[in-house]
Amino acid sequence: MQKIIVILGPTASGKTHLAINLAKKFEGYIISADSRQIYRGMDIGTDKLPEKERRGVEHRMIDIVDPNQEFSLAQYQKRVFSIIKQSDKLPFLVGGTGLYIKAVVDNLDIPKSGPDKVLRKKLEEKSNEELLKELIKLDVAAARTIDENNRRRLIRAIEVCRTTGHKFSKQTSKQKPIVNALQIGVSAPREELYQKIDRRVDEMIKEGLIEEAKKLGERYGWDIPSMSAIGYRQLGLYFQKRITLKEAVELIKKDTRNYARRQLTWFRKDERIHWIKSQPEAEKLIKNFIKKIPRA
RNA sequence: GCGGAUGUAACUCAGUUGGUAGAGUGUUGGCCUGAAAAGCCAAAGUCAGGGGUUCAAUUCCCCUCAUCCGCA
Repeated sequence: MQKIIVILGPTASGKTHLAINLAKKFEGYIISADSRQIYRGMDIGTDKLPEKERRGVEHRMIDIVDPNQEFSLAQYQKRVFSIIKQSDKLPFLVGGTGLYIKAVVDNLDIPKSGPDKVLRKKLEEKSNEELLKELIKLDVAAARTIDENNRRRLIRAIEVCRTTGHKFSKQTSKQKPIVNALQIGVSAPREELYQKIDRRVDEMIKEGLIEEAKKLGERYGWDIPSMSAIGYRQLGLYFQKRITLKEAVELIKKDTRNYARRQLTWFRKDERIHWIKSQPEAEKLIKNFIKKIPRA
């Protein structure tokens, strides 16, 4: 089974920097596990590491689609597995999108049902109550676990039931893993993390995030999924004259902090993650991990 | 010093004709399987402090304190 190293953690925790050092040291390459860095042109706001700072380390799953192209969890999973199979080098899966990481590490069995735009649009017109009622008819177990107000998930569950003919709740299992992952977590005390986030947002503004967002917004519009990314969405509100620039910047900070909190919640429950405080600690873990010969 | 106003969640403020309280924002905890930087759920207050009236006070009365505004 292919061994992979996962470097995860909340935004602004310093994963990228650590990952570069480690990938360099162990002669590996990096696969991004970041749902927004896949978009071309979204550079400053997603804190993409510029080419010249990658120190020759190969990066995958960055800049793979244009912002107006659709992308999804299932596609991410497929692509990553195929990348891993192609190379003998040690992959470093680096990012903060917990679900994407999980899809790879646990080989999630994602329902084989792509988005059905027509159906979604029709369901979008229904009230929460109507959606819930419909889901109860199709899949009681799923209806019980999804909150009535969470339209996004209600609609998705109905979509899966209708297009596959099988219950959504029966199609969300893990499969036999196909990678052997060492998960390393990077974080910082909450207060420190929040300060870093605020500072980084100011930095992004200085580096030209406003211009970058404006260009993308003018070209693709503000309502597509990719533009819901933190930074772009809030500046979109500014360019549409809904809020002031100052409010937009504050909102970016706030939303980033909230995002970091959600990331921590997600990662916290996975007990396989080794939370480290320093690079040598990570190196030691990796050395032991690659030395170990898995039982056949 | 005198007169007036205000004091309710971390912040800004509602509210209870007396039956121990809400909203928005923030904070914290949680959920998550083809939109995930998305979407969603939940929690926390001795109603400034003390006394009085009352079966019952955050609400009425008195005192104290704090803040603000006038007049000196």
